[in-house]
Amino acid sequence: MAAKRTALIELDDGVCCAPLLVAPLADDEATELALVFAALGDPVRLRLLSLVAAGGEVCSCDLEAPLGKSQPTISHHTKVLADAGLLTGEKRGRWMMWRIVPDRLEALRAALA
Amino acid sequence: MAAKRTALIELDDGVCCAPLLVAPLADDEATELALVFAALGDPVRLRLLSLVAAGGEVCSCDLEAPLGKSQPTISHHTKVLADAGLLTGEKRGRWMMWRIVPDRLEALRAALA
DNA sequence: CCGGTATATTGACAACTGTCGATACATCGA
DNA sequence: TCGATGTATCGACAGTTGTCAATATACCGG
Repeated sequence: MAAKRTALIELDDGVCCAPLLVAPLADDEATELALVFAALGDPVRLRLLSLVAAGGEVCSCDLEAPLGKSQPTISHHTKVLADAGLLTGEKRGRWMMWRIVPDRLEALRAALA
Repeated sequence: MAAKRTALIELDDGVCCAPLLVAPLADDEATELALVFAALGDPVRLRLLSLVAAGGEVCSCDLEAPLGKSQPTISHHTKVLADAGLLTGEKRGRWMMWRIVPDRLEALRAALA
């Protein structure tokens, strides 16, 4: 039998969903998606994300000054974004290097279609 | 002189921003964008949005049952979504009819590019 | 004008969140 | 090994948020 016609958006834990405007979301789909949008629902995290995007690869210590937040706060926000799958981090020596996850953003764009 | 090359995303209050990944966001841009994403950062609101999208035009009273929430709660969520510009409401007699604002969703998609 | 109905607002409360200081952990250079 | 540095975690606290019962407001039919 043929696969579903509408492209499904891949979320964490193997949960998928059709684009927002195509079919009503199920409970777990909505919960999963909301987690990602909630991660974007904070000005500091949005600016953090755009800083990492602009730099390509940015270490945590280089985010404190431009964002004007303490080190624990930066660490908190990077964790939230990483948990949402929007950021990926690699520890290099003492430094934690962060990069954008383009596929994740693209999945979000698809979910808004 | 030529206009800016990158398309700007239109937000409330005449605030605009370049796509997230193109240039670091300014403070007010981030605050404005975060408000919209925060509106999407709740499972009930995401399901509400998808219900309205599926129905084309849906009245508040038809949302209580499928969402399993009280009438004041539905009213609260529609207000949050409307404030974020994602939903537009028109009072018809006793009923409040809600519709999606496609341009707003498209602007969000553009901001994620 | 009155009773019924759809919606908005208010007040209250528990749960969550953003923030920072203090502290612990990890890694490097000397 | 030791001190310095970058990061994560913990504890605390103020502010925000999702929820509902109660109430107020708006609108319709008779």
